[in-house]
Amino acid sequence: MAVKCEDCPLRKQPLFTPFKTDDVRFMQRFKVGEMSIDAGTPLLLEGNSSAQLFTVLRGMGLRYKTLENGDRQVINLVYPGDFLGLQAALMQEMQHTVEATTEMTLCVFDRSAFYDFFVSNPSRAFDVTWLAAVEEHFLGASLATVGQRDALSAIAWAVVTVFERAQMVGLAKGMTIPFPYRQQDLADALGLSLVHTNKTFAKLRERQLVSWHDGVLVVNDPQSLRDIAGITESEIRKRPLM
Amino acid sequence: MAVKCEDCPLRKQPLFTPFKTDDVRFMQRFKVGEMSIDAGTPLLLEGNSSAQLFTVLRGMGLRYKTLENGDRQVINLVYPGDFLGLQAALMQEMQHTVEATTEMTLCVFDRSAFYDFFVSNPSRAFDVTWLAAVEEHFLGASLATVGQRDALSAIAWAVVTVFERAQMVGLAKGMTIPFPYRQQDLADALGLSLVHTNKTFAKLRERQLVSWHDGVLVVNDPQSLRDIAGITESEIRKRPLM
DNA sequence: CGGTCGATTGACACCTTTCAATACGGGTGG
DNA sequence: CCACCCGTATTGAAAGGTGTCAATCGACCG
Repeated sequence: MAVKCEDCPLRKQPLFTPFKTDDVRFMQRFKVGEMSIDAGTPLLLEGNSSAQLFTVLRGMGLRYKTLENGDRQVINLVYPGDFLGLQAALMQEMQHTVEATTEMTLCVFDRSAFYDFFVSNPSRAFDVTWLAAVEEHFLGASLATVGQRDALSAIAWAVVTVFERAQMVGLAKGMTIPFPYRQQDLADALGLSLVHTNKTFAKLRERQLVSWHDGVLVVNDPQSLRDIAGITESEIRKRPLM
Repeated sequence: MAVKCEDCPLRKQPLFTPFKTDDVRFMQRFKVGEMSIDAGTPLLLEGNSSAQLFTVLRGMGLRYKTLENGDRQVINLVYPGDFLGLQAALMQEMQHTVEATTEMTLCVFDRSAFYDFFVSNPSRAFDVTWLAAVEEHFLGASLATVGQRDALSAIAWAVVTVFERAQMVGLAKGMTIPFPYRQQDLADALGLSLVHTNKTFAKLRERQLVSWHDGVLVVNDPQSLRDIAGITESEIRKRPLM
């Protein structure tokens, strides 16, 4: 049975800006269904268009681009509350692939209603733009990491950022968060080789700052990690939930 | 004397999606003035908010973030037609600095009218979102370059992309485009050191693929550069003009 | 003419990649 | 039940791309 927007467990998470009662009803009308996909399944394919828009209700995933030579750049990690398919709705096609890393449940919205959206609810239209701006901000931060930080501080940055993000959507239990990715995924996100990612992460582990086993990440010393990364303020920005 | 939107020279450039007559009038009403700034001047400052939004009418610039340790990541280059200040209008403050590299002329819009914008003109609101999505796409492409390409193909990618972008806004004269940046700017955009950028660019020059002197870039062999960069399709996307 | 800024080069250190091999757990077929 | 295979994590060693340090050069400027 599909979750009603009214009962959406995400709305109360601190990452998201408050919902107006009207907006809840509006989104409920816009929501055409719910969908589950298995771990490892692609949801949106680079170069394809999509008839739907999605909001992640449960589960985690990856966005990535594939280069001509086969190299892969992970654009970012996909968490509950993320709104997927906006690019395909605006430009003709997706510029990257979105793939489920764990089993995933998604709210489905009809793309053909997307423009009406702007006409009938300016407030929500504004929120969509806000979302795009938040995404842009985060990509800028990632670019700065990949471009300027060395491997140790890049990994420290990633750990801290992922941890804060998970906290904001209620996935953290104390200092522990789910992190169902492979080291190769982290390497491809930071522009590092798998081997070097492994060895560099091991340094942080040896210093007792963080550990990572069986899809679970434990952050023992966030402040030291921030120091290593040279982080002054959080990259996480509040955002609307669609 | 300020340029009337009706007479805007940018509108006819191939980069931009067609304007509806109504939109021209609407933007004219929204435009509160014009502004010129000198080369080397910051326009929007990281961490600050802004009471205005701008569209670049003439001139070129840079967006960049500064890290705690002083390193600088150039987010992208600013060309005529770019819409600036959206982040500050949506989130509380700018996440990066925008600086004029050449003398620059800007159309000025009042930020306080920005929300009304969404209420009174859904079509233009949609366009703002489109713009944000285009920006996001480009940042993803940049991230892939910085993360996955080696120095030679990264620089080749930058040259080709910059060249195509300049062509699309009518700045190219044959194979020549204005490129008023320093090698340090290019280095900071690609996450490379100045010295290595210089030596690597020299390789492309020795192969007669490109030259760059006195703020002018000459692209002799775009196809070879694309091959080196491993570019399959252009990163440039048509976009609305604000 | 001294001073500054950007481009260019050479030498060298070192961070990161690549190549290879081992280890470990889960799944599968005999 | 066990041998075998596969994906992932881990390590060691060597090669190589990139960064850092330093010095030179040319153009511009007060």
